[in-house]
Amino acid sequence: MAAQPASPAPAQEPGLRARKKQRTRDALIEAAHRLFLGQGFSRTTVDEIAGAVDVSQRTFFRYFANKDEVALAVLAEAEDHFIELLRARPAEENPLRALRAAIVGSWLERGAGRDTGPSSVTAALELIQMIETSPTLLAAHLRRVTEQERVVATIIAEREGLDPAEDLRPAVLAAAFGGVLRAAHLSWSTDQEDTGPEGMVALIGRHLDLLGPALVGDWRP
Amino acid sequence: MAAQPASPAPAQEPGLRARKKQRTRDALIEAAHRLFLGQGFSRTTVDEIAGAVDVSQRTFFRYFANKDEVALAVLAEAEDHFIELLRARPAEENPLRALRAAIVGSWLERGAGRDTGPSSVTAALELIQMIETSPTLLAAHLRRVTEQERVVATIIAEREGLDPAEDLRPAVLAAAFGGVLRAAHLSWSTDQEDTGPEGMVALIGRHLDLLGPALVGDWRP
DNA sequence: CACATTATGTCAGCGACTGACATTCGGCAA
DNA sequence: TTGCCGAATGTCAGTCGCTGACATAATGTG
Repeated sequence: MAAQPASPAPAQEPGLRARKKQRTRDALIEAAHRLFLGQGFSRTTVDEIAGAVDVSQRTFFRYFANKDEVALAVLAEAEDHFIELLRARPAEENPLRALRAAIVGSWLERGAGRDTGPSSVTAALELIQMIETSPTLLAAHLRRVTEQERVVATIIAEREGLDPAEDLRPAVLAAAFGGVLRAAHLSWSTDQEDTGPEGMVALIGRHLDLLGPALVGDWRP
Repeated sequence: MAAQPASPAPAQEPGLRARKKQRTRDALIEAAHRLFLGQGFSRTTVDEIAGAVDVSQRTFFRYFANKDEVALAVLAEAEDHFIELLRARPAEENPLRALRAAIVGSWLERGAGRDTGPSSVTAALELIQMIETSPTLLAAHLRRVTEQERVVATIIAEREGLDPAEDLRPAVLAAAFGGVLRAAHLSWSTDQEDTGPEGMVALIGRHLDLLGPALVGDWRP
C-alpha cells in the first residue's frame, strides 16, 4: 500500500506478493508461539492460531505441514545460522572444535544481520523449554535434529575430504555431538539457575568438556 | 481352553483372563507389524489392525495409546533386555565397556527365556528398517530412545556411585552412546550388505570403535 | 448361584489434516 | 486503463487418529 513500486527495480525487490506472504507467515509463527506459551501446545488448536491471524485453517496448512512445524519454526533460523558458521570454520581446525565454535556462535551472535520476525533468540530459548512439556513436540524436534546431524556429517566429511560412505567418523561425531547437545538442552531447561543465551552456552561448554572424560577409563580417581 | 486349571495353583498362574489379554495384545502387535510391512505405516489404518484381530477400534486404543506404540512394541522386549544386561554388568567395568557389552548381548542372546509372541529379533530388525521409511514413526522412536537414555544415565550414575544432578558425565555418556547407536542403525538400514543380528552387532562395533578417534585431534595422518 | 470386577462394544464428538473446486488478488502487458 | 494469467485464499466435505460416556458381556470370587 505504501512503498513505491520503483518500477524497474534492480530485480532484487521481493515484490508485494512475496512480502505479504512473508508477513502472514511470520504472523502465524508469532501467534502460534504466543498461544503455545500461554495455554500449552496440545491445548492450542490450529483454528485458534489461524483465527488469531484472521486466516482460514486451510491457509495455515498451506504454510506449515502440521502443527509441530509452526512451533519449531522459531528455531529454524538459529539452526541455519549454526550451519553457516560451521561451513565458515577454517579447514585446519579439528572437527569437534569447529562444531563447538559454531554452536557457541549461533547462540551468541544474535541479530547479526536479519533479526526480523519472531525468530529471536529469546523465542528460541522459550521454545526449547516448551519442547520438554509436550511429548509430540519433543518427538518432532528430535526428528529435525537428526536431519540436521545428517547435514553436519556431510559438512564434516567435505571439510576433511572424506567419503561419508567409506569413513564413518563424520556420522559418529555428528551423532555424538547431537546427543551431547540434547543433554545440555535438557539440563538447561531443567535447572532454573542459568538463563539466557549465556547460560545455555555455559552449559553446552560444560557438557562438551565432559565428552572425552566420560568415554575413557575409570571415573573414580 | 487346554491347559488344566490345576485348581489351587501355586498362585503363580497368570489366570485365564490375563492369558487372554496377552494373546490379543500379541495378536494386535503381530497383525500391525505384518500390515505395516506390507502396505506401509501411514497407509495402514487402525481400523484395519483392529479388524484383523476382530476387535473394536476402541479396544485397540485400550491396549496402545496410539498407532506408533504398536509399531514400536516389537522393540520393547529388546530394550528391556538391554537394560537388564546393563544392570548385570560388573561394577568394576568401565562404563562405556559395560554399555557396549549390554547392547551386543541384547542383540545376540536371543530366546534366552521368553521368546514368545511377535517380539522376535527378526521382527525388531524389520522394524528398524521400517522406522526410516516413516517420519512420524521415526519421531516416535527417537522420543522413546531419549527416554531410554535417561534410564541409562541413571543406571550408570548408580554404578559409579554418583549424583546425576552433580556429575554430568552419566548423562553425557548416555547421550553420546545413544547418538552413536542411532548412527549405526541408520548405517545398517541403508547398507544392504550386512543382514541379521550379527551384521547389526558388527556395525555397532565399528561405530563405537570410532567414537574415540572421532573426537580427538587431526583425522588425516 | 449371585455379586463384584473387568474387558469389550457402541456411539458421539473433537481436532488434525487433505483433496476438489470456486473466488479473489497481485503481476504484467496490450 | 483494461484485460488476462497465475498465485493465494476461502469453502466444503471427508478421512483418520483418538477420547469420554455409557451399556453389555465375560470372568473371577464368595
